[in-house]
Amino acid sequence: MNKLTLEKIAQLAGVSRSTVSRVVNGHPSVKPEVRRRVQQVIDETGYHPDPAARSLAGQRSGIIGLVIPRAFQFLFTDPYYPRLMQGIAQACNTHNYILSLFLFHTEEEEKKLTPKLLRQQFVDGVILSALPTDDPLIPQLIQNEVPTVMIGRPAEALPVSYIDVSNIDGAFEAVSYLLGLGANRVAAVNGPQNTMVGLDRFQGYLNALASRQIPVDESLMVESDFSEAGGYRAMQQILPHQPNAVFVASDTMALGALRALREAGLSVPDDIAIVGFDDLPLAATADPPLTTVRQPIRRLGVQAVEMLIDLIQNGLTPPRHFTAPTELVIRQSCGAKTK
Amino acid sequence: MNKLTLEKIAQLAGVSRSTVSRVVNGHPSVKPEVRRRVQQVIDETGYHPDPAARSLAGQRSGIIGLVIPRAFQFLFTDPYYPRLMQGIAQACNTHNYILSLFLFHTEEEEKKLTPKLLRQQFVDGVILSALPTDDPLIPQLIQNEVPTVMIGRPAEALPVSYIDVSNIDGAFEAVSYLLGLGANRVAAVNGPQNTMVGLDRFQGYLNALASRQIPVDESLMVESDFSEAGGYRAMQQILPHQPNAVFVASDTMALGALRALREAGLSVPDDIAIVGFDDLPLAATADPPLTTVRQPIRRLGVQAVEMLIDLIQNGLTPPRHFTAPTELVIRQSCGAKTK
DNA sequence: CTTAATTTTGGGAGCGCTCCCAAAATTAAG
DNA sequence: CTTAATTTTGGGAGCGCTCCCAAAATTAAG
Repeated sequence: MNKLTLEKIAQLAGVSRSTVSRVVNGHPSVKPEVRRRVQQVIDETGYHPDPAARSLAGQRSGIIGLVIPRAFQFLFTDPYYPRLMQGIAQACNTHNYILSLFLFHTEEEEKKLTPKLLRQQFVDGVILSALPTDDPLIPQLIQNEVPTVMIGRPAEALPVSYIDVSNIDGAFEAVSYLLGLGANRVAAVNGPQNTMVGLDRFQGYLNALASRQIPVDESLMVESDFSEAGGYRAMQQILPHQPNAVFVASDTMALGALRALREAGLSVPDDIAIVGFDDLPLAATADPPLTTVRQPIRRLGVQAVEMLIDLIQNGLTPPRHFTAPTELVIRQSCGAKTK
Repeated sequence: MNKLTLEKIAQLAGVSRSTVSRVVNGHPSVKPEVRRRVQQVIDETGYHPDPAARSLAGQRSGIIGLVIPRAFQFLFTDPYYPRLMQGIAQACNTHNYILSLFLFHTEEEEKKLTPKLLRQQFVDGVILSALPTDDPLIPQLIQNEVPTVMIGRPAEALPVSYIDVSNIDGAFEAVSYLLGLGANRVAAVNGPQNTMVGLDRFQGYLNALASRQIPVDESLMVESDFSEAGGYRAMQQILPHQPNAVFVASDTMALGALRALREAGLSVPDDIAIVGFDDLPLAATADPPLTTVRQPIRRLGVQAVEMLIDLIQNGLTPPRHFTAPTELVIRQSCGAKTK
């Protein structure tokens, strides 16, 4: 089986290279009858254009890069990421892009691979998963005019596109729910305060307290790192200050918090109510099933890709923004199922 | 900033295109002094060769494809995959390959993307994560002579390279441990029996029973699907038949089994002992901490990549095989910590 | 039927590399 | 110092496409 090229297909169909190219790329100006004939030859031979040649000649690679920063590498095993990737991969498939994964573990790796991202030689666009607010990659991408979509809004008002979820509102709703249930000492296990997700969910917590004129108690707030172990430690730290409810900024941390409570011999929800954030599958199977704030993770992945393609095709300005709503999912970790 | 090319670097360094190419590719026959001069220009300008041009001229893409089959898409959120990907990504980074993810959700997607995998146009090689034993992709890859490494050995003795873990021995050790603890009714929650992992771990279970002349009780064996919900259902199904220990073929399923036991009001390990398989992080934080069979998932990812690169560089024959050992990690789900 | 406008087609140039071979430079041998 | 062997260098050809423009074919207008 010798390699098929445009030229060969052209010969077989009795047309020129250019015409075959037009058919392959769905260019309009081809006589319908010719298009049919060419398409038939393509189907029969199973021809597929060489992506490398395409990239070189067309100055586009057809590849989207998903970047997971070094800082949160340890979180990559959180089920959040696979879910996000499923959405991203699915959208890539339907829009004929290839998904490429950039997982940085060390600073050298980051140094080595960053240039591949910055020159559009390799990827047509980049999706950045939640970064520390001061990550240097963002300004670099902006400066090099690489089409970029951030997952989670940036700290400052940078000219960059992003998708996000309404973290502040979601946290507000969750904490308000706890307060409405009668809890008067609601603790917070927060995400890293150098990320917008962490900051925003904390802000929602504060807003909820403020809206009911409840004074802030510093001893009930602990910054953690979105990991199970982090949630566990944070909960242990809070426990002596006698909370009767706790808002945990991620389901995975909530699992850790539940473990700390179990070890302390406390019963959920009788002794203490708990709300998570994310609604990962593990929330539903936790003991007790976790009341949590749902964010449409997979959907977010799909929309990130679609936004990115929009940027690639129609230019970077103005930056696009999209914020998905969250939804409080009530299970059994706060008491009676009915509100 | 106009684009840098080999030619431009050559001009700046006062040498020819070819010489720069040799320096970039580490080709030996360059005078040391010239090499130094050229390297300096490259460093100063920040030149990086265009990957598309390289692919086209060199007939290699520098991309490794990781394929997750449609059949197990629902398992992709299992922490096993991120861990595996971390290993794969890390090895790709150190060996200067780019990792590309192929996640198929529907049959059409599979149809559409398979050709990209089969012609070496797009990827230099493919890593296949655990497939159903009858997946048609394997023979196709073999026939097209695409460098391929399977994660998990194939069903028949196909001429294909793979890495695996000693599933049979690992399961044997786990079940023997349960038997040694005095359990006389050891149940098995198995993985899908159309996968080698599922079959092998079950085989290890059977071997352990056989080695102690314990009769096989069909009512104590249930085939499941490696999911939490699957483990839960399987455990419920087994419970009426009064097992006093259970070997569960994955940690995630073990979590489901624990949930079923908790709901049934049974205490672990007092009423029933349980062993998992994988040693995911969640095993250590389960309630009670799960005794399980450790497989070095991340390491496996690294080795898959290195094996694949070996195939790419040195040819497909003979197929390479590697089987990593497993290790029983004793925690508290089977009773006293000491064996 | 002729000419102009429009649609469709073909082929040259070029994308930025690698590969290969011949030429030039250098080193070793006599 | 001359010639042969070896190392190093340069440039042509080609990888398989896209892009663009000019030419050919077709259709519309008068």
